[in-house]
Amino acid sequence: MSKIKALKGFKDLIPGESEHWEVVADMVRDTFKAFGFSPIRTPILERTTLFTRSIGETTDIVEKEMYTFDDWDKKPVTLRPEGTASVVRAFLEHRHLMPLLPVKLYYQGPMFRHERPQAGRLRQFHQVGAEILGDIDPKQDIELLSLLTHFFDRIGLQDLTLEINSLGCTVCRPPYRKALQQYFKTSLENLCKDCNRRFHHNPLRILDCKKETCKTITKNAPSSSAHLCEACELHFKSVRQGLDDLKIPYQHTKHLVRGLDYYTKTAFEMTTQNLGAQNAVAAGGRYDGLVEALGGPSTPAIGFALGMERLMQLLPEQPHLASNLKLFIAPLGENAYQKLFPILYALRKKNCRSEIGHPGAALKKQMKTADRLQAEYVLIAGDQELSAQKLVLRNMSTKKQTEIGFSNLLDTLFSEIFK
RNA sequence: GUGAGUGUAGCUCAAUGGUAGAGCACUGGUCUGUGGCUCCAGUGGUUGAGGGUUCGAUUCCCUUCAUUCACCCCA
Repeated sequence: MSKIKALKGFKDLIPGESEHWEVVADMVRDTFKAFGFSPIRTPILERTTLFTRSIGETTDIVEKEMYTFDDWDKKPVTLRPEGTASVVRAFLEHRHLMPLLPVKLYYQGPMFRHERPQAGRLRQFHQVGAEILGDIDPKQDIELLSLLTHFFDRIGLQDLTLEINSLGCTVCRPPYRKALQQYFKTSLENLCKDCNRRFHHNPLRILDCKKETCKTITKNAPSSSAHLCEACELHFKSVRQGLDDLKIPYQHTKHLVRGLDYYTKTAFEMTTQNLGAQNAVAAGGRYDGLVEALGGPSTPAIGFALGMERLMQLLPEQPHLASNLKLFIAPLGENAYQKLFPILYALRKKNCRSEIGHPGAALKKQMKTADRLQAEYVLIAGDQELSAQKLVLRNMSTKKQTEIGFSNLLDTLFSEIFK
C-alpha cells in the first residue's frame, strides 16, 4: 500500500461515484442555462485581499480557515473559500464585455476551507453557484429562488425546506443590531459561552444558537423583519408575494442569519433534516454593497451557493453504473492481437465503447474479464479463427455465437452489434 | 481550535491476558478454447505506530498517528 494518501479533508472521486457527479453537473448546465444563466470559470487562486475585503475580516472563514500562502512574488494569495468574490472580481475586470444588466452567471467548482472534516464538510468541497448582478428589483430574487427550487425538484429531492428572511440593509441593520444587544444584555449570564462571544461581534448569530437555554431566551427577541426600513420591508414583501404567485413553498424563518458579512436584505437557505449536523444544502442572499466595496460602481446583486457533497449525500443510493461496454475483443496470441487492434481503433473512432484483452491470457480469463466489464458482445480470435478467416462473435446475454468473415469485417460487425 | 468514539486480512466484521478467525474478494481446480451458478482447495495479518505493566499483550495503561462524529463555523 502506498504511503502517500490524500490529505485530510481531501477526497478522490472514483468511478462508481464520479459518473453520478457528471450526471448532476450536466443537469446543472442544462437547468441553469434554461433560466438564462451563462457559465463562468474563475481561477481557484486569488489575491488574498479579495476575500478579506468581501467575506469580512472578522469572519471565521477569513480568520482561520483560508489556505493562504505567499506567491513567488511574496504577495499573499489564497485558494478560494467561496465563489461569489471571484465572480464579482471577474465581473468588474471584464465589465466592458458584459454590458447588459443584469448579468446572470453560474459556476461549479472546488472551494477550500481549512476546517475539521465532518459529515457533509470537507476541506476541498464543491459548490454550484449562481449570481445575478446589476438589478435591485425583487424580481431577481424570485427568479433566483425559482431556479433553486426547480433544480432540486428536477433532481428529485424532496423533504427540502426553503427558508427565507430579510437581514435589512445598511440603514436598518445597525439599529436592529443595537435592539438585539439591548434585549440580550440583561440575560448575558444565562447565555452560553459562545453566545457571549457572539454578543459582541455578531449578535444576530445568537438567534441561531442550538442550545436549549439560549433558545428559550431568544424566543422573545426582537425579529429582524419588525425592524426593516421601508425599502427593505417592501422588498421582502414583494419577494414573498412573488414566491406565492409561483406557488413555491417557503418558510419565513425569523432567526435565519448568514455568516458572510456582505449579505443584505433577502437571505435564504435550502435545508433538510437528513444531513447529520449539517442542514443547509444551499444558501445565499442579496449582497447589494459588495460590488461597490470591491471598488466597482454601485451594483446590487444576489446569488446562492449549493454544496455538491451535501447534495450527493441526499440523493438516493445510486446503483453503480454499468460500464456499457459494447464489445470486448478476446485475442488469443500476438497474431490475433495485431490483426484486431486496428479493428478496435476503428470501433472507437465510431464512438463504440470497446476494449481488448491481453493476448497472453487464456480465453477463460478473457471471458471473465469481459463479463466483469459487462460487455454486450465478445469477439473471439484464436488460431482456429485466424486460419479459417472467420471470427466468432458471442452475444453475452443470449450466449448465441455467430461467425464473421474477414471481408467487410467492420461493417458486418457493426450491423451485428447494433441491430 | 475543543470534545467523544473507532483502528484486527484487499473489504465488512468476530475472538481471547497464553503469538488470531469468518464472510465477501482474489488465485487455481471442478469445466484441456468460452463468463455469471455450484462445490473444493489455496494465497493473504509483525492485530495503526511507539513505549509501559506482565512470565507472557492483539487484549490492560500511556503517548502518537489515522479516521469518524459532534462543537465552533459553514455549502
